[in-house]
Amino acid sequence: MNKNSKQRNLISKILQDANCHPTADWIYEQARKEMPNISLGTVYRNLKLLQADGKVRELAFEKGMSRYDGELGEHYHVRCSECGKIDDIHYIFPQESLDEIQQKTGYRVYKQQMTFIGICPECYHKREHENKP
Amino acid sequence: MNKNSKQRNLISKILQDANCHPTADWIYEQARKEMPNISLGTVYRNLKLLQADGKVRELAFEKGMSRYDGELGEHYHVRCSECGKIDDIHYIFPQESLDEIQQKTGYRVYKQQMTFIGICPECYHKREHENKP
DNA sequence: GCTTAAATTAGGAATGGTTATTATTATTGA
DNA sequence: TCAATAATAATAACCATTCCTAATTTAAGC
Repeated sequence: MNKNSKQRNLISKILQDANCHPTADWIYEQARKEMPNISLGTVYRNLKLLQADGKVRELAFEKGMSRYDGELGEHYHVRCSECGKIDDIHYIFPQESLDEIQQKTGYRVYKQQMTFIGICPECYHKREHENKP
Repeated sequence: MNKNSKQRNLISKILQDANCHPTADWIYEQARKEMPNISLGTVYRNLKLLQADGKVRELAFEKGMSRYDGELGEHYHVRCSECGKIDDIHYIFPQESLDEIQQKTGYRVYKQQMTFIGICPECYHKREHENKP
């Protein structure tokens, strides 16, 4: 049912190559370098399609713009509250804890979203420098 | 610096009494029952102020509308993917795991956001009924 | 390789949650 | 009581995202 399109392939490639967790706008800017006429609506529509196909995950843990993640394996995120950078964490939540939560709440849990907020090493060092007189 | 206001007190009270995790719009509707002339902008502004004072927490784990939480103690959330209901989890993330994450990533983590997505008991039972012929 | 139906696109208008603006009203300290 | 300052209602503006439409691409059947 889905037909091929240069635009979608480009967007997909940009996401795979990005080692950040970009916003739709960032993807749009990158795409324009190769296809100056691509429209922002096309970026959004294709991100939706890729999501439906399970090729992209949308991260909505911030206010404002959504971020998109091309890495599909189960993983969590750390976000720096100073610079906004987002890194991956390949930590696995213990099954016993999940069982405990299911028992306590009665919910059938099938997905977890975990975000840790902190200060990344770069910002931490920058901060230390600034504090010195 | 902050002056008292009937509107802010009302909004604060509504949040304390709510056992859900309401949207700004829901709070606005409740407030209008007592103050028909209150404006939505006032609700948003006061939610911001209460947040700045640490009396309210904003939950942004969904697309669309933000939700607000008057419960300040450290806790996490389960969300039902069928009906959208949000419940609290009073689970404490193990310190060892946090240490591990700090070591792996280099971040100084000071906050965690955890959301579990699943099916609540009510929706689960409803579903079972529907599947029966 | 054509033809044609269906999907996709660019561009722009519309949507919806949130924030900003402004003239007016409420609060509080002197 | 009287200013100084903060808060308000109403409404306009904002901005990320979605929707709409006519034109273009894609791909399947011939």
